[in-house]
This record gives sequence, C-alpha cells and structure tokens, in this order.
Amino acid sequence: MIITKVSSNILGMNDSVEIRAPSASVGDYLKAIWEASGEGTASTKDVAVRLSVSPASVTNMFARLREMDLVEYERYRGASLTELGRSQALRLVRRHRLIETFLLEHLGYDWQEVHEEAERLEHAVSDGFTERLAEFLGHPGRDPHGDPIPTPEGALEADDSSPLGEAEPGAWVRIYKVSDESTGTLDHLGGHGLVPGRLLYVEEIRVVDGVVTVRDEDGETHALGDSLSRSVFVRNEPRPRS
Amino acid sequence: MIITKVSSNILGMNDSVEIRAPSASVGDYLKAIWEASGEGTASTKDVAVRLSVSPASVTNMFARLREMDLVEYERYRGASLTELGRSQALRLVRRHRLIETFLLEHLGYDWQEVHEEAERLEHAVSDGFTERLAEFLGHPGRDPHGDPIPTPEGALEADDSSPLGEAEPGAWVRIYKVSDESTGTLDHLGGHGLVPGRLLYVEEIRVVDGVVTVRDEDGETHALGDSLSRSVFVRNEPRPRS
DNA sequence: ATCTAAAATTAGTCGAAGCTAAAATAATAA
DNA sequence: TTATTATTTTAGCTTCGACTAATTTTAGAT
Ligand SMILES: [Mn+2]
Ligand SMILES: [Mn+2]
Ligand SMILES: [Mn+2]
Ligand SMILES: [Mn+2]
Repeated sequence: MIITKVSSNILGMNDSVEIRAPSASVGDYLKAIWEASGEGTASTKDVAVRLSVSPASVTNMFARLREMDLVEYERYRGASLTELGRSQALRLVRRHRLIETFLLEHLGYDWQEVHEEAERLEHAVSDGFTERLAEFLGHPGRDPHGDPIPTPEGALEADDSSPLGEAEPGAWVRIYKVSDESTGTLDHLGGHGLVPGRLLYVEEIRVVDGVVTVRDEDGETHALGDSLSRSVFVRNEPRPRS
Repeated sequence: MIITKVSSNILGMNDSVEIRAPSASVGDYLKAIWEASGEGTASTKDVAVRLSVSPASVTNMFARLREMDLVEYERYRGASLTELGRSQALRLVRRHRLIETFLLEHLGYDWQEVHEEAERLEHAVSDGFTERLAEFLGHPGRDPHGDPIPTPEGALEADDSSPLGEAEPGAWVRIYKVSDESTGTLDHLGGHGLVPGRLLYVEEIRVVDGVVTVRDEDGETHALGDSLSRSVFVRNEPRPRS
C-alpha cells in the first residue's frame, strides 16, 4: 500500500520514490534501533537482544533497511536512523503510547498489560485512526508509564529525568516515568503506588548493594533494589512545604 | 503464539493439537469462505474474487487450510468450513463488527470508512481486548450496518431479512441491514438516511428495470436502482398507525 | 604485538503467501 | 456426443523474515 510519494528533486533529476508503510517487522526494528541508540548508533547485538531474534537476522535486516534509506549502515559499524527512519520510528512510538493510554484509561487494562497489546496494534492502525484516537483522549502529552508522546510531526519533548539510583540522598524527587520493559517490575511498582507524578523523599542510597530507600507522600517507606531503582526515572523537586 | 491446547481424546489416543492464532491471511480466507458459502461450499473463484487474489493462490491456501483442519476440501470440489474453521471465522467477524461499532460511535468515523480499518484491526486485537471493547460498548447486538454480532461462543442470530427488491409493493418494511461491500453504495444510502432501523413504505417495484420506489417516515421518496436495492435488506412490518 | 573472546557477517535453508504460465478437469452448448 | 469455454490445478518462481552453522572481524587482555 503506497502511503505517499516523495519526489526528491535534486539538480533536475526527478526520481519520485514510493514510500510504503513499513511492515510490522521493519517497524519494530526501527523502534529498537531508536530505543537502543538515541541519536547514535545501534549494535547488531543490542537489537537482537531487544527483539529476541538472532544476530544474523539483524545483520540481514540492517542491509535491507539501508536499501530502503531508513538507516545508515556499514558492516561491523552498527546502524543509525536516517531522518526518514527516525520519523517512521516516532510515528510508531506515537501510536504505541496513545494506544496504551486508551487501553488503560478506557478499557480497564492493568498497567502492565497494555504494552503487549499496543506492540501489535501499533502496526495495524492507520494515521487517521491515530489522530482520531488522540482527539478522543484529549491529546495527552504522556503515556501511562510517563513516556512523552511524540507529535504527529515527530517532535519529542526533551527528557531531563535520571534514574532514581543516581539521586542525592536527602533530596525530594518526583517520578517522571517508569520503564515499561518488564511486567514484573511494573507489577511491583504499580502495587506500591510508585507511578509517574508521585513525590518521594530519598532517605538512603546504600553504597554496598545500591538499595534505594524512599518515603512517599503517605509516609510509607519503600526499599528498592537496583533492578527496580534503575526502572524509575525522577526529576528533582523543591522541598514541599507541609 | 499458542492460544490454547485442545486435546482430542478418542479411543485412548491422546494427541493434543496446538491451535495457534490464524495469520491475517488465513483468517481472511476463513471469513471469505464463510461469507461465500454460508453452510455450504465455497468455490475457488468465489474466494479469489472476494480477496482479490489469483485462483492459484486460493487452491494453494485451500490445501493448507485442510492441513490445519479448518476446512474440508477435495480438488475441484470447493471448500467448506469445519467446526473449528467456522468458530475461527466467527471470532473474526465478532471482532470486526465490534470494532466497526467503536469507530463509528466513539471515534467519529463515517459510515463508509469503518470497514477498511476494521479489516486490519480484527487481526491485531486479542480476545481480551475484544471482550473489554464489547463491555465498553455495552454489548451491542448489531454493527452499524445492521449485521448481527456473534457471541464469544460463536452463536449468531438468525437473519430472516430479504432484499428490498423482493418486497411486496404496498408493504411496510423496516431496514434490517445494508451491505457493507461498496463504499459508493454506503455513501449514497447513508446520505439519504436509508440506514438500519428506518421504516419504509414500498410504493412501486418496476418490472422492466427493477427500480424500487419507497417513501420514508418523513414523506421523502427514494428511487433505488437494482444495485442499490440489492444492498438493502428489510423485514416486513405491520402498517404503522399515524 | 599477539592471543583470545566477543561480536558480526556470510552462506545456506525454511515456511508463508503471493504470482504467472501451462495443463487438466468440469460444465455447457451445439 | 463432441466441441468449446470456464474453472481449477500444477509447476515453478519470488519476496519477506526468520533460523543454524561456519567464518571473519574487531576489541580487550596479556
Ligand atoms: Mn510492535
Ligand atoms: Mn509505555
Ligand atoms: Mn481482515
Ligand atoms: Mn459491518
């Protein structure tokens, strides 16, 4: 299905290139490269682990993505998204996060269930669906995990949060987002009310094992091992008066 | 992804068969066979035309569906759904019709846009999604075109409607459903308020060209050529007192 | 500078799902 | 009954996106 035609008109040469909607596989690779690399370059192994496919499959796909002008890639050098690749990736990220929001807020999904369903739906919905859904949801800026939702044009709010484990003991912080990778992690965090927006006081960051102890607004204390604390991203907050 | 395991335990033999979710292609073939055949048998050409694929592709898929115990099929004899095939088809039909309802009632889709989007989404949503959506929608019995929505168990309301062209002149009829095949048809019917639930008086069914003339509740008169009148299904209604 | 281990690539294979062209079968009309 | 046409099947190819096993390259440690 041809989505649009981009005519690249350089020095009189007019070869108009057909841009077709990326397949689910191609889309997931683009997202994985984006997640693994930010602006930089993603290694074969990184992507293989993220997508649970063999490294050989990734090498193969990197070459195909290069053919499609979605990445720059030289053997043994990893892949980085082109402008086109990045915009395709962010289009999927936008869909994913809007869908998660809908599932949680309107269909009664649990916090940890939404990711898997969105991972499939993001490839099936149209741009028209996506924008109508955004309208229906009231154009939210963040998804349930706190991740910012890219605009239709691919702009993404800057993220200046940092892992809870790197906070200063004695600081007040607010949870900005939580990693949506592991359902076990989400399960635990959600069960203890450690969700985006929550205000915390950092009591201790123990050097030996990295366990972080925080107190929440209700006076409840939580001790988080480093696998948990690495999944919670916070921003400093002025000490609340109360 | 394995959805469930069915253990067929006949005469001590216990070979448990894995039933995996049908691919989008397999699912669309099952639906096409169901639509083309009702209870009977679907021909290669029927299905090829419905799905816009070559007859050779259909022959190939018929053989594969037989391997999977989804159809009964003998060469040159056409294919008919097994119990298993029928239940898979109806599961997709349920999803399709619920999704159409959601798109129309909550996302502001037009009557004629919903079909295409639902045709893709039906393969991406889970059973869990489907039932939560049904709950969200208030468990509707019919989709926007008037088609009955199968239950999760695969029960389907009997349809005793008939094409408008076969009605008796002078009869009162109520629109039960409209065919969702052609967007042009839907466009016209919707634009004239000829939607499921609408009460009509049949003024004339002209023998020469099959044009049907009806008057609606607002006293408006509509003349429908046979391609339109074949897309409208009605049931007789007692003459309204007014 | 050399050795070793990790990472990446190549080569070859597979299944799903499509296609075209040619051959076979069934259905219809003369 | 035979000839013609429509339908269906077969054979052979193609693309996508996986895989394993073998090889090559890079990076890290001695
Ligand atoms: Mn995905
Ligand atoms: Mn998320
Ligand atoms: Mn479909
Ligand atoms: Mn419908």
